[in-house]
Amino acid sequence: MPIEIIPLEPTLRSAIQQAFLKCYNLTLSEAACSLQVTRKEFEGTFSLPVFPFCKSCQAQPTELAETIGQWLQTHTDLIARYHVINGFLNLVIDAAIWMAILKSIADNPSYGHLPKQKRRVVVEFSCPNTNKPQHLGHLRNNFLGSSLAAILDAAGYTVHKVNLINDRGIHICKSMVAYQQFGGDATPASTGIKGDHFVGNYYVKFDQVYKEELALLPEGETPLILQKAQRMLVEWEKGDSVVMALWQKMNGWVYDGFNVTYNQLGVTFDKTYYESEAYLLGKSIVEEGVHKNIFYKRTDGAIAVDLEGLGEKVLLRSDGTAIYITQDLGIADWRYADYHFDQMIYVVGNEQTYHFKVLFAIMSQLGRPYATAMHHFPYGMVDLPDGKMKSREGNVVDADHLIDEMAGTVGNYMGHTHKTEGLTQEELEKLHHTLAMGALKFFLLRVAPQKRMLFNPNDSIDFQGDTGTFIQYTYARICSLIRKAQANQTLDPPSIQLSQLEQALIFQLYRLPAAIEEAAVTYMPSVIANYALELAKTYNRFYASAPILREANPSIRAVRLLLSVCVGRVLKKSMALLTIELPEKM
RNA sequence: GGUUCCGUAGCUCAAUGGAUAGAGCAACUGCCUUCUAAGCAGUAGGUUGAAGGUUCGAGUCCUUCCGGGACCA
Repeated sequence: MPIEIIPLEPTLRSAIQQAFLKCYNLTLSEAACSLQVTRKEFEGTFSLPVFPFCKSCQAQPTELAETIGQWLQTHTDLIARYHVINGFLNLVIDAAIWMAILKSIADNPSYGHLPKQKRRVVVEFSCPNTNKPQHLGHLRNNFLGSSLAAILDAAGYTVHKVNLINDRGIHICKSMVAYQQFGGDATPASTGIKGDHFVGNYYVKFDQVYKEELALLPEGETPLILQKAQRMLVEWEKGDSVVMALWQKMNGWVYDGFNVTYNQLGVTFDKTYYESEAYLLGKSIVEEGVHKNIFYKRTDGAIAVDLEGLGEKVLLRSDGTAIYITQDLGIADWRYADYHFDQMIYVVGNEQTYHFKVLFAIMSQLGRPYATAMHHFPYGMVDLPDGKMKSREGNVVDADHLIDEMAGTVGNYMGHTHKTEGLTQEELEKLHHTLAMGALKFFLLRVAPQKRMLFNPNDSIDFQGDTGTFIQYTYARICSLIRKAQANQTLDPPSIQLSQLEQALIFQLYRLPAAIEEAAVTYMPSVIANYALELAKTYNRFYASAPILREANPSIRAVRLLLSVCVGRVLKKSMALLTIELPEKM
């Protein structure tokens, strides 16, 4: 049974409430005594700004802080000292407490996993189209989704990761038409091109031809190649055998390509849905809406819904074919039947905010009980210096290419060091990949999700400074220490006088559950990224300034080693929440 | 036109309404005979887009405007 970790904030808060009651006869709500982390230029761990209480206590800030500080020091054993500066009461936690916290963290193998809650969450992400390979923007989505799922899991929820493949629709028909027209009998195997790239090339080809034809046509006329695609969509929905065969063949190529990429990314799903399997269900929900008089048929034959404030929204084209939202209606019902979720999170770019408002409004009008459980988690685009990435125009940062390029950069760097001697070629390649993915994932995850990101292909992603590599490096150094430590080195050291830096490190270890909690409620993996970065920075400062294995005093040596072990474990845990692997050597 | 997100150092980003707004990159100085220098220590870099307002206290909340993106028309 692991030792209970002392809950510092709640204990302090109730002590402060008591202090105000005893000293000023003032009853404070728990929320009112909000503790903050002391700025690092002052001594202390937690600070209480006393300004808000001055009026009710009829006291000057300094006098008030002094009184409360005095009371806390004499009536609790958490506080060693206190300082009153500029109306802030800075509380210094007793060093013995830190020692106890370190031991309880070391003793708790599942540290960083919050208590299990009865809450079932479905996270939908990735959701690629089967007409093009994935680019940097898709990577942000994949990583945000995977990371969010890991964070919610650590926060105690039951999490299901699902993918939804956009495998049908007019855009898919476009690459099919282009292949029919220009592909001959070329295949990914015959050309040596990865399947998703192979199909993506025909999507680009379609757009070229479309634009050429459009330029030659009078205003308002539809290019022949687009007419073909539109006809093909109708034939597809009828189940035409030639069209279906082509569709299955081309999608198969794309899935082969996707699997390679997902493997590289380390992205997995509990279930994959296909829009082709849901659009009929979607259409039946449209019928249901018409029956209930929530939807109506327009004069042009399209089915639409009038959503107050959101305008009119078409749900089924006049030719009867399904559109994006038709499928989403079906998928929503299907998924609820599968999981009976308490919360459904759609990880989709912020360009679709309106789409999801519409979807949720419709589900609510249809009286679905889970409508209020659905949430859109919008994130910003990854833009290039000259604007948005557009697959059909070919100006994208291709995911596969970027990963290869980064692994190559790592490989070149490695050529100049000798730290990885003894690794086999296979292990070395795995290490290059781990480092490349670490840098890439961290680069995309450390930024607040709602922010749009700019990526300049000319500036490569860094491996130095505030990067995933920095954290991986810190971890590798800790592993090296542990390898070199004497086998008889105890990990149950006696209590010693801890330095400022050691106390600060323990405090940061102690903050892990709070960071997970915050990341989980705000849906922000960046909270974890920044937490891990700060921890690694503090540790590196400690590592540079204090001898660990070289320390002569065995008690101090043991404490420092234990501290290193704990930092390593917490770094590993935090990075796992970002789906980043840490190598033991680099 | 409407809705919405964003605007912080040259660049990329931090900062639960709290103290002198912090990091990294790039630039410049130091530190490898010692636990991994992908590191550490330091110098320099700011009217937080602008103006009002709320507050003991605003980068953060409210209003208006400016700039950028996205979406709906």
